[in-house]
Amino acid sequence: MPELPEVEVIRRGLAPRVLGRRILTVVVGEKRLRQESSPEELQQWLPGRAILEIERRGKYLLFHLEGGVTLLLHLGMTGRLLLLPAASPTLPHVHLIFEIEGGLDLAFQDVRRFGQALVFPPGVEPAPLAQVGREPFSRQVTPAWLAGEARGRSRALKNFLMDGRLLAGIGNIYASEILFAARLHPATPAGHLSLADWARVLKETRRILNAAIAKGGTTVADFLNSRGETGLFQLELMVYGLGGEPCGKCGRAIARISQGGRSTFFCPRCQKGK
DNA sequence: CACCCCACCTGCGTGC
DNA sequence: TGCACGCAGGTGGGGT
Repeated sequence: MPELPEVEVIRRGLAPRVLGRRILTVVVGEKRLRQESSPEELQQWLPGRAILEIERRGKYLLFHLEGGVTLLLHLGMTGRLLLLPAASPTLPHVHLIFEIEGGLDLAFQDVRRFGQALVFPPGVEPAPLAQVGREPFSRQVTPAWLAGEARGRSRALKNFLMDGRLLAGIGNIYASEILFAARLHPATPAGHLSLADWARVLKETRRILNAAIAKGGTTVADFLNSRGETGLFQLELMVYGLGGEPCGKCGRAIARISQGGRSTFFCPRCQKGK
């Protein structure tokens, strides 16, 4: 499900409704997420602490709690964070419920259980963050930095863009969309791009991520925001999921290939390189 | 290192 | 109707 825009939409939806409120209790479900702190750790560190800040790093959400405790959540492919009235009817595939002061339940629902829910005591840096690269909107990210990271790399541009250890938050949908907008073939070796190419990639990355956030994210199957609403950016997709359809710019059939075990969509006429 | 593939899960659509 | 197969917004471990 969620790439950077979807996670940011969730963060923005959640923050005004939970900041300053305490987590009262944690209800732990039967099945565990792929990475989940033990029930004992969750019970030890969360109840009674107010939520001071919700931060996004790449596709991770960090709940900074009173006393320096951090709750890290990752939604994997199908994760949702739904803010519901307390004691709402039980939904399927809800693996964690954080009861929030003021009559709210924050439910972590995740059909495939690829998500993560980890607590970190005061002073302990959340381990997954060590692998998270730079934020696409950071001033640390420039065309020259991208070109430097790509120098000598043979891997396909699309796989390079999706490497969260370099640039954080770009997943399978937005990688295809960004490369269509930048008019670059997804199979181009990353090291072959010019500085001007990287400038275009960066500009389109920021434009598309911002537009997707403004539209409430992309719902192709599962994504819902914290109020249970779908996004709207799927209406603006130019290539993702549109294999065989005519390109919106030139009319040629959009192609679908497999890269790194994931589907890539692109226009064979509009996107050059390779 | 850089790169590739597969595992981790469940559900849904398609084709026989 | 039933079943087998392929595919799905991500990450990370292991192999080459």
